[in-house]
Amino acid sequence: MFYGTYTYKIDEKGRVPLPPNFRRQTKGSVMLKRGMDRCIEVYPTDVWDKLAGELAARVVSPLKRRRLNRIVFGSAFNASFDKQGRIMLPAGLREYAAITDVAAVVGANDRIELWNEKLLEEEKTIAEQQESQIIEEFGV
Amino acid sequence: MFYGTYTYKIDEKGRVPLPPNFRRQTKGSVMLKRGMDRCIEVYPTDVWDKLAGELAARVVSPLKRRRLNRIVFGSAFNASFDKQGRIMLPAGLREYAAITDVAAVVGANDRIELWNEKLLEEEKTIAEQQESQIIEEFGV
DNA sequence: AGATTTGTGGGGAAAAGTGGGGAAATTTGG
DNA sequence: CCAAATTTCCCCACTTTTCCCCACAAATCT
Repeated sequence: MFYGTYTYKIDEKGRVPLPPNFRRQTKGSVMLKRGMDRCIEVYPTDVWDKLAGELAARVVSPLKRRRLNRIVFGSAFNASFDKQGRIMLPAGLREYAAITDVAAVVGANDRIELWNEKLLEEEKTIAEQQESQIIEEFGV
Repeated sequence: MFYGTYTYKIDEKGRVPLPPNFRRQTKGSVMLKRGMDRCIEVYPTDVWDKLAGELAARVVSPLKRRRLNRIVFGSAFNASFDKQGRIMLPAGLREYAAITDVAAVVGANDRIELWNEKLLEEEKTIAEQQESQIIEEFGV
């Protein structure tokens, strides 16, 4: 389970550390993917494999499956940690998420997300407004 | 069950003791989370695990689930007690709750809350005014 | 009163965050 | 197809933060 929000600098080489907590829950490498919400999604390889399997099983229409496969797998990268616990962010993903010099690393239960700090703030504001009734109801 | 209100200093390293009562009801570590009401919520790990499990089961819409995961898990931290019964408060949570040099520790049934003293006073005033009918209705 | 628990403060070792060098690999251009 | 330029990957080094231990005074309990 991933939780917590951390802020890290990105060096000129495009490297970002992940929190030690998160590293220990992965086995040396992770899968990166363009997120739905202007962020970069990061999965441990085993979670990724499970998602990939479910994807194939869930979508029945061949055309839809081809397209979904293109989007999901076409935007995916494998990234492995260096000795300092950093991964390299592909330029394309970084641009998509508007991550330049600082990245917010968010543990979101089964996945990790990398955000531009400002965009994350906006997203959380919107989410809190829209979901406050769920949160209230849920009691957390 | 947590009850009572205690006031503790926060040292320069950002550490706060929890009352011995409360410590004994946890197993060495707790989960911290940004509360809805400008406070820090503290859960025993078993309570937290139960909440987290229910969360995933309850929300069906993918977007809503992503957002709720961000809010709930993204603001959560694990904190374990040192030999003196203190936990470290992450800077982000401390700022959110406006806790600087003193913290009010409130036992609130199944959870513990950490407050800025003044904010807690205001909250209690408002709560008593607004919720007096609730207290009358449900109160003992 | 004496012993134990509790609140508060710090010191020091270990870990984590940050930055860069240089060899290997890949890409680019002639 | 080869050489130059760029990128990637694997080290190393330094600074800051965190974590774990000890210390001591005040309060509490027996």
